[in-house]
Amino acid sequence: MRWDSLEQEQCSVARTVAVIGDRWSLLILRDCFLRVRRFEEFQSRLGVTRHILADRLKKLVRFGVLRRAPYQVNPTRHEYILTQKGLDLYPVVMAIVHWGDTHMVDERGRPLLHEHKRCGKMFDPVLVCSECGEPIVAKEVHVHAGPGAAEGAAEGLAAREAARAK
Amino acid sequence: MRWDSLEQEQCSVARTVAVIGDRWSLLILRDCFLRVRRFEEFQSRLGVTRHILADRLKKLVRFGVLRRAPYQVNPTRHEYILTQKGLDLYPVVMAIVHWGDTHMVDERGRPLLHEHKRCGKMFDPVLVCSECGEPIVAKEVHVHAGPGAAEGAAEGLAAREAARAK
DNA sequence: TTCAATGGTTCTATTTAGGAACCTTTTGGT
DNA sequence: ACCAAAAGGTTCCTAAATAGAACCATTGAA
Repeated sequence: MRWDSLEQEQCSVARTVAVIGDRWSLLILRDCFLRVRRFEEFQSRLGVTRHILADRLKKLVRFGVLRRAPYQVNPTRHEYILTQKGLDLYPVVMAIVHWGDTHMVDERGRPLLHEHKRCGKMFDPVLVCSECGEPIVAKEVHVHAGPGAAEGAAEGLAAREAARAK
Repeated sequence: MRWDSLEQEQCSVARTVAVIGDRWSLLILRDCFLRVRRFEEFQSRLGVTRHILADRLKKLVRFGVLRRAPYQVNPTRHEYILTQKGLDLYPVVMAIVHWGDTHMVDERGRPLLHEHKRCGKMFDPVLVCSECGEPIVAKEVHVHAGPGAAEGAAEGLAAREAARAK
């Protein structure tokens, strides 16, 4: 499967993976949320080759996750800044951080702590239901075909649910 | 950077990316949460080559995200089932789905809807603070070095914060 | 005049992925 | 007894992506 066919899939995961589903894009985004903005700083922090960094930054700009803004002229220099679409990836990044903190840390413990300025406390991110506010676990979620579902998708889901139930 | 050096980084994002940071692993996980369990079914749904699928399933088992359980003998056949560590990736997958639903859908709308069995309503996932329960946005979070921080990491953060403030 | 800083691009060698064929075990049909 | 099919891979060869290093352009400072 080509990368460019990924973004044409009907699945929201596949389309998001087309944007952030490679090794470097997610690490670049992590750094963006840590206020990194310039080519050289990404490059030295990440250890990625300049070639690939240039390519990924272009891709993130093309998808509207970052915008390239000049911060000086003579010579013109740009920095890469999160758009609102990019800022909206924060839950994804935080969910990844939290899973890593929970399941992948070594004996020294987590590398970063997060303070919620609003309440002043160190926190963990929790995913809750927009309707009832309770934390969401996989087993309490039921999937339905939506308006953009592919033909046959609903049937496939139903068949698998039935098979599992019997 | 090799994949195997990624999982040795001190950053939780980098370590998580070592597990799920490629095109296929995330799509395999999506299917796991849709109750897909068998090699052939992953293969036909994803369109991934059998070679790569075998490799990714092995990797996910090695990291403890999936376990390989026999479901018949003569001949022995296995299926791949999410462990608790794997189930804990649900917030990551849901955050990705939600971002895709918000920013990457075409005119037909989102492909799947999610019902929270507990409250019976269709919902969106929301990331909230574990301490005060308010939704988390990037600008209201302040980062501190944790016990597992690399030498110099705190200084780097402080320098960037200072540069941004002036 | 030459150097350094920033932000890239270009080159080749390696690694990874894609595509197709093949293998193994066992059941089921003829 | 023989052949095909199903499930779950493995092996092979080719194509694409990545790493690593060198190079280029613009400008200001020494």
